[in-house]
Amino acid sequence: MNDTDEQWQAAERLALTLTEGGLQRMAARTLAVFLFTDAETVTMGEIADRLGVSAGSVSGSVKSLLSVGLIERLPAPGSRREHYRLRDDAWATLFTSQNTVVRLMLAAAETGIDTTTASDPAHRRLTQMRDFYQFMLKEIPTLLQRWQERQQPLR
Amino acid sequence: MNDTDEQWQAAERLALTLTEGGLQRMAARTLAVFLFTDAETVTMGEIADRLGVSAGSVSGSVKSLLSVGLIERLPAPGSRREHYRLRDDAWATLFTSQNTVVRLMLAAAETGIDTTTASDPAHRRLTQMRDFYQFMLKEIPTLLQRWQERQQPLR
DNA sequence: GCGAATCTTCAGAAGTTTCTGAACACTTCT
DNA sequence: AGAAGTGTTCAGAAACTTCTGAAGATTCGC
Repeated sequence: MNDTDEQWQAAERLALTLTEGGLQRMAARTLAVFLFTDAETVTMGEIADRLGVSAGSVSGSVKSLLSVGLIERLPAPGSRREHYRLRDDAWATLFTSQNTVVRLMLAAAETGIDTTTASDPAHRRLTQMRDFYQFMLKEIPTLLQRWQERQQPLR
Repeated sequence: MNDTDEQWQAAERLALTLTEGGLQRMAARTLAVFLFTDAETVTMGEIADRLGVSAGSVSGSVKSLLSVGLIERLPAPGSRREHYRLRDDAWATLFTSQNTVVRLMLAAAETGIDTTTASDPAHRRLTQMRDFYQFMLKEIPTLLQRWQERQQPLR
């Protein structure tokens, strides 16, 4: 990996930002490697070297990135090492994972509404909350669909 | 505050969900009090009683909720205690705070692009990332605006 | 089937975040 | 101006999260 200092810094800074976005620290650094590598695919060993961390850490973060669908394991080309790469729809996937939170918020609001009577001010507040997240839950898939459509012609 | 066990549980569960969404634990529990209280406004003392935590904790979380615009301090009606309440646009505000992360991601991608040449695979990946977040940054305000418009006639 | 390379798991160390409690500061009332 | 009620700050305690390193499991080539 022939990256410059500048590139390494940019990668680490991007990793910090990803952390803000909800990823764990190690998973974020690993994802940054996937983004910045000049190879098409990466192995766990390369990630560990690049970040200077233990194989155990890499194993854990690769597993979590796989489970949320940000990276994919490639059909092994006869090598002993597994090869991985960033998925094309990684960013949409990352964004969509917030959908889960929206869904939970909606459910929480509905539960709350059930515990209150219509005259309780809490009832009004919770209804407002529910309406908002209901709206979002409906709109976010539409938004992502528009993104996909916009991407299609460019491929 | 005459809430039932059921209500208390719903509030605590909602607080946990808010934590998933990025709020700190104590701030999330405090926000849940604002949602579930049967009063129009709340004081710090009431929050501390309700949650069974120290005044110091409440002071900190109220401060942070104020700073992100989820609650507001009311013009004190001659009382010694300050009164606070949930803002009407709290949910839109909470959602918008993710905008900040989007903006940071966009900036990180752009920095990365600057450190790569067009032939580097990293260049392609970073460009894809940039395009996605650029799209989102443009669309989210539109989305929230549509929400506001939908709310208008209902008031 | 054996040995070497790679990957996984997990207990404990290290680091980080969060909460408390006590001291201090401010406000209001008398 | 003093007293009582509130709010703020901060050092340290407690709780939680994350990383490592070593042992075990798996896979591949011979």
